[in-house]
Amino acid sequence: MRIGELAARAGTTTRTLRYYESRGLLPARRGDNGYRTYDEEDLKLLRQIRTLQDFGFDLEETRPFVECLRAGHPEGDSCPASLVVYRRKLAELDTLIEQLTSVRAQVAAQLTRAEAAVPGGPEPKCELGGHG
Amino acid sequence: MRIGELAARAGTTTRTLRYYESRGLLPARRGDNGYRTYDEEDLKLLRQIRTLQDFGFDLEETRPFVECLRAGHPEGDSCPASLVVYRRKLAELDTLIEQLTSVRAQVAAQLTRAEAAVPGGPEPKCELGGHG
DNA sequence: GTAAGCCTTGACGCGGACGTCAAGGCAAGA
DNA sequence: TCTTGCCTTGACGTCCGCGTCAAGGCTTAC
Repeated sequence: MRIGELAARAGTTTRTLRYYESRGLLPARRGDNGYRTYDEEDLKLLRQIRTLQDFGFDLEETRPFVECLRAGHPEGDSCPASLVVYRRKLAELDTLIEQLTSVRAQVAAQLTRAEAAVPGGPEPKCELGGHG
Repeated sequence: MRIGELAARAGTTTRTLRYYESRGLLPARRGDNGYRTYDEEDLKLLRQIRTLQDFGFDLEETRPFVECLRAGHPEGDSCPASLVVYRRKLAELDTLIEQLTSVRAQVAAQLTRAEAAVPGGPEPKCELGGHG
């Protein structure tokens, strides 16, 4: 399998694959013509990376998962190092969600306060017969 | 008041103030020597910007608030345009918090699943006598 | 042979809010 | 006068995950 096919099968681009290779995350063998060559195993690694990226993991944070798979384990998170990343990410998410929730509350309070003072601002939101 | 003093009083840097000016957000008068000159009103504008920035507002999103103050209103959110930004930001925050919460749940599920399979992974979290 | 469609490397662009020099002007105290 | 410390503009660097050319080589079909 060449780079274009792998990219298509993983729903990404060739540019992305070359970038991963430049980071040492997904190295490729080369054919006689210099073309990159991949196999089904690489597709599995790539899908692991993409899944974590979609979760908002930094590229570096996916490395333990990739190495875990490459070491022969059935899943990318079958290794302690991957679990460490999971736990750290959970903590980060908790902190972030907490902060955002706090900000949301403050902004909501400001909006409520300001709406009461601006003419035409407070859009009438009836408590009766509403759909929200 | 010159740029250094204003920056210090607002807890920011001169670089930041020059950046705001380059964006047309906080223009400055100039003295005979070419130095930027600010007054108490500018400090108020700057504090409004900083507060919103701390909330995660983009710089452009602070513009209506600044213009509102500059128009003579008592608060930056005393104008309809500011309220529009508030509401949009609230919607963004809700979406973001929702997404992050979803991701958090998925990561937590993965962690739980993986911990059950990795030797040394599942740190014993007793249900009895805990403090969590 | 030639056009199309893959592939290669190299390198600059992007977005956002600044940080960090660099080279020089101005002001005030000793 | 000299030093110190403020100020000026200009311009490149940072972070991250790529996007987007550019210039050229390989392969395949016709």
